[in-house]
Amino acid sequence: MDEGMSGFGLKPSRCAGGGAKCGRWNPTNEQVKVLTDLFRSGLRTPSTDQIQKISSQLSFYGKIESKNVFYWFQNHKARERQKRRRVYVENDHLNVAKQHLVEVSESGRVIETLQLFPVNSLAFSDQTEKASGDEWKENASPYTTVYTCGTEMDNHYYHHHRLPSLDLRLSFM
Amino acid sequence: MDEGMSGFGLKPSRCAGGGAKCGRWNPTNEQVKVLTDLFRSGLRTPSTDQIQKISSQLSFYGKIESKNVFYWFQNHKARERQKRRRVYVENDHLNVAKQHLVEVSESGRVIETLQLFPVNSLAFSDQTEKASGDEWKENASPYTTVYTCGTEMDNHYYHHHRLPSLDLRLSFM
DNA sequence: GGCATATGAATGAATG
DNA sequence: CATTCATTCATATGCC
Repeated sequence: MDEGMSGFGLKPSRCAGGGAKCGRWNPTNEQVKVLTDLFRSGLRTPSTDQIQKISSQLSFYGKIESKNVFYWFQNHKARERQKRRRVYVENDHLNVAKQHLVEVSESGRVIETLQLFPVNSLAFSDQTEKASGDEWKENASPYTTVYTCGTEMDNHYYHHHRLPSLDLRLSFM
Repeated sequence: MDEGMSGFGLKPSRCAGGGAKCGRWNPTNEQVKVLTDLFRSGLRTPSTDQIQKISSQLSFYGKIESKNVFYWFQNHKARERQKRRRVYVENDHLNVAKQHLVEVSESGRVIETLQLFPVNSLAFSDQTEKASGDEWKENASPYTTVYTCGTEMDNHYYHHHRLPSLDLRLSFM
């Protein structure tokens, strides 16, 4: 779910690979993949230098600018953190449902007197990870990929591009 | 028609109350009611804490996650705004009376009796955004106007960036 | 059974 | 780094 609709290989992408006019960057699957892998490898806040390089590399797969890379990392990091922050409270309904004797009288206007905020600190362990069908947590499936030129691209379309080695890891060291 | 919906009453919601399996959250009527009331009472963008609490409370009525609450407010606000904007554009200045009707909600803000934030909450009152649509953020950003599809406008994001410290030992690898 | 609408979910792009 | 806005994708549901 994280990678868009990974269920099917293609996202609608009105202008990802096709290169139509669009106001905002629409990353290619390959681009997303590389970025994700970089992120998973531990890269969180790339320097300007790194951003440039990554951007250059990714331009092989489609139109991209440095700022896109920049924003991507910003967003990804922020959202991962945000998720983490929200997920762990999820299974806390234990202590909450307890004091919930608020009746729901469906008589129109009603009783919002229900105390929405129980006051107490919701104690929890941040270990609630693999709860029931929860899904707002991504990650998992750690694997390391070494990028080799055009894994699943039709290189001949871009043969004029002469992309250097795609092993980004080496480039950054 | 907005909040009310055409065929209101009870929504079939095959997995809200019934509790079937579904990929995406389907709010219970009670959940929607509470959320809507919160919204109507002026809450537009709840903080993370508030989101968690609301979510916890709402979990009483059925399965729910924090992100659902988060998205709900995001969407609700966005769509309210979108709708209003649409109205404005639709009839430039023809049916002025009509758009006033639509617009009541914000400044009206009915602080009913509902006492939603007893003690725990920290300053939510300023969350209400600006009441009347005064100035729309037309710009306020020097770069935005200069875009011109240039590939080199990346300046704007590293003004707070320190120089690549030459020794960025990335944690990965 | 498609089409329309409503709405949950996601994410790019900013801004503070 | 967090928070927010805008736009879009995806799907549920209702109507014809």
